[in-house]
Amino acid sequence: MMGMTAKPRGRPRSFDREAALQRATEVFWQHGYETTSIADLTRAMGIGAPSLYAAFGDKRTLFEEVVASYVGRYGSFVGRAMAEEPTARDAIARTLREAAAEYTAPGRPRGCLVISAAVNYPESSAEVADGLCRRRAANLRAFESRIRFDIAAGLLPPGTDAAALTAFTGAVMQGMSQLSRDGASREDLEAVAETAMRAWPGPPAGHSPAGPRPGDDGAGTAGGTADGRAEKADGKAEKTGEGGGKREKKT
Amino acid sequence: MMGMTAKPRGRPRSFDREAALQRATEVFWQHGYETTSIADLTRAMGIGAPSLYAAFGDKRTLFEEVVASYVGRYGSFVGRAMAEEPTARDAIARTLREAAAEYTAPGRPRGCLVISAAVNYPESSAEVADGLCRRRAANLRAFESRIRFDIAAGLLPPGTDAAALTAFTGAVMQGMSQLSRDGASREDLEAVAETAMRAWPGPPAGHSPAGPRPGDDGAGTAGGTADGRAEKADGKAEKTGEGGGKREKKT
DNA sequence: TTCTTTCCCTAGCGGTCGCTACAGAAAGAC
DNA sequence: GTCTTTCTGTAGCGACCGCTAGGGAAAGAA
Repeated sequence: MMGMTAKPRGRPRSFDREAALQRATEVFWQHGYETTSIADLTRAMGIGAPSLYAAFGDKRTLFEEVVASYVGRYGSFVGRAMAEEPTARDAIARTLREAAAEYTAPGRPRGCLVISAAVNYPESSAEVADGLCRRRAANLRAFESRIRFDIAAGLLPPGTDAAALTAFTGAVMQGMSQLSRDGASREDLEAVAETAMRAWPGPPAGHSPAGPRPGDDGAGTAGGTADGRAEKADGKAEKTGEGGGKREKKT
Repeated sequence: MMGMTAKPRGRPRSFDREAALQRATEVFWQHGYETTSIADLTRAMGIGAPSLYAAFGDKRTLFEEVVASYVGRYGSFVGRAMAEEPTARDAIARTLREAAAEYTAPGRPRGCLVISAAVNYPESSAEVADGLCRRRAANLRAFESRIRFDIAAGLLPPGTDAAALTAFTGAVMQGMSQLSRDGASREDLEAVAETAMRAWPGPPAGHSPAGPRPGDDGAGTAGGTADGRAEKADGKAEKTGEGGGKREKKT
């Protein structure tokens, strides 16, 4: 990769492209793709519309860059849990536990952008919604292959229904994202995660605790972070005025 | 005023108001509130915009009537399960099992309108989203009071965390709705429901199976001897072989 | 300086949004 | 028939949508 940044010739950009992308991420995260207007974006990013189009292309291209940035910055915890934990059970337990914190982190919109940014959309935005749907499906595939690996390795009972466990995990994660948007607290979501793990099958009788770990079979990488950026946004995203939308919990 | 419909004076309406409301329900169900336009509605309802405004008021009023109609028509299974099942566990197991069928019923939009119709919205539609959020919260409150009743009645262990079980149930239901929108089949969702019930606590040791039921003041609903206990969620649900209506699953 | 390149801002394009004024059409009441 | 009432279709309101032309401003290169 010889992509050294050549010295720009003309007038340099007068705003921080990365910061503007971060602001755009928050707006899309909060309101979704279709229900965010260019005016909303330019207001949040502090730039004019022509600057936005020159720097990021059209609305859809900007959204795709936002999603890629989001996945690397806020979604990497899933891939890390999958890579670092010794068993599928440990990996998913940690994923759910950390999701409880991520989905309710103060100073950011609630929930998961990949889950919630295109639930409602007109026909004209079907392709955008489809892209997010594929990312969710890739996550589920990563879960499932991890579970199947543990079944084959004897870490889970042979009769374990990998597809059912995968769908269940996906439902719990998406449900946690939605609950957080409705105002559920971090403790609420941690209770959901803990309760969900009670549905997990125990290890088969007479298992040997040390087993091989699933490495890289080229299958879908969890969390979409193919590049494996280890940066994690821990809870202090510098106070962007509002943060999440609803924060009071409906009684 | 004994509710006799007074004979209308002028020119009668030339379309079926109930059928038009049903069409509007499907459009809002599919695309959500903000991302459905008046033109989408008039096209689906087969009427002109002035007829729509004369019969239903503005867009928001129409949506509220749509939600009320939807809840009565498609959301009643939750209340029925809560009222007819002898225990909270049975009620929620049945709710989840029936949700698997409702959320994937052929010929209708997937998932639940109350859950998904206002996930994405601009500030201007915050009140509409808030209304749906309150309905979801009311559902959770009904779940929780039902669970607390069973704890008090000795049908659940005294240490049962009612709030955790409620949040977990809500997360699973919302997650099932989302998964169905992503193309999950009825069987997928039934597996989710069955797996979720494995997280449910068993009855306390040495319980007495006969107990009063909540919301059952004198009006004995059918056959309520508390014989059905813990095996509701174990048996495979009946495979109603609905053949068609296949929706392609994103891969 | 002068030229070239690139950025930023003003203004506005065509299109769609939710919504409605207006006039004709269709019914009951007389 | 004529009058009154109400519905229906056309046509269009002001506002906003995503997006962009065009001119001046600000940088490096000559």
